[in-house]
Amino acid sequence: MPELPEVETVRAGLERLIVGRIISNVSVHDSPKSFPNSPSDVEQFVRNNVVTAVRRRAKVLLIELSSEYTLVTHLKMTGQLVFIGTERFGAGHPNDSLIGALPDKSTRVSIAFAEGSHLYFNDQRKFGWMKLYPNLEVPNIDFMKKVGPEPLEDSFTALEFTARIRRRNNTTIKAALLDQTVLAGIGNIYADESLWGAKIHPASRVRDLSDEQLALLLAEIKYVLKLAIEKGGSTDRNYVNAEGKRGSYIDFARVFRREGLECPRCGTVIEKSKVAGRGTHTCPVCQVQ
DNA sequence: CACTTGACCTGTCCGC
DNA sequence: TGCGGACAGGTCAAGT
Repeated sequence: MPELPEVETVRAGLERLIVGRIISNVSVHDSPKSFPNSPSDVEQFVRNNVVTAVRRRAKVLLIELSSEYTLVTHLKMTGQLVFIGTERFGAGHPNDSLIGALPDKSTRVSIAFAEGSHLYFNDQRKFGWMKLYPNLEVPNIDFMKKVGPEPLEDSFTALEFTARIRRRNNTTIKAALLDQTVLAGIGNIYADESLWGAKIHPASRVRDLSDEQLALLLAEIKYVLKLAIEKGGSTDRNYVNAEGKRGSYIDFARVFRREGLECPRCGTVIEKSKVAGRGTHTCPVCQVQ
């Protein structure tokens, strides 16, 4: 569920909330994929270090430390990174928060800061992870080597998009968009939303789409991702930002999770099906295969 | 090699 | 009310 806009929203929040803070302690609870590092590495390269920057690449968050090591985090489906300050009611507003008092039973990693605040990595389904890498090793992580370009970079043009997506000419356009080696950051929500915007059926074969259709699709991808970042991402079930608050893009969604409701463009009832193994939302009139 | 499917997990919802 | 099963969907390994 956290896709590019959600991870970017968390990144921006963490940049504001934790850069400059000193980590005093790290504890890991029932998160087998997190911290395969030796305890002495955590002691030496995390404890008593300052957070120097919070970056994002694709759906991966990079929390950089003064030790020249990075806490690399993937939220996968149900991961959250929530900062709780020292003020008494710092957990979030009751109307827009999904979380209660932290830590709770989904908390996998607790990071304590020197002045008493905390960062909690929560992950109900335990698919996510947080690992420590030397800065120089981060580009060598398998995922980082394979992942495609950032779609919101101005330098990412329709020409490059078309060339990359045609490497998957024999599959469906939805499978191609979800392939992180083609381009970074699209997941199920924004695949459906941008395909609706471009009036392309998700089950269309890439080879059957014209360059013009693909150029329009890239424009819709950029539009949808930017709008979603503005709205603080989509809270479908679990996602919250670094302050424990929901995103509001889902209120602006045109097809995602709107099966049975009317298409905002033509009024036809939106359908739900399965494409590329994922729940897929389409307008049967606007999006002809 | 290109592509698809299943596994990893837990909580929620639906039908009986 | 309880219970089994389907479903949620990011990524990688395994299978076709």
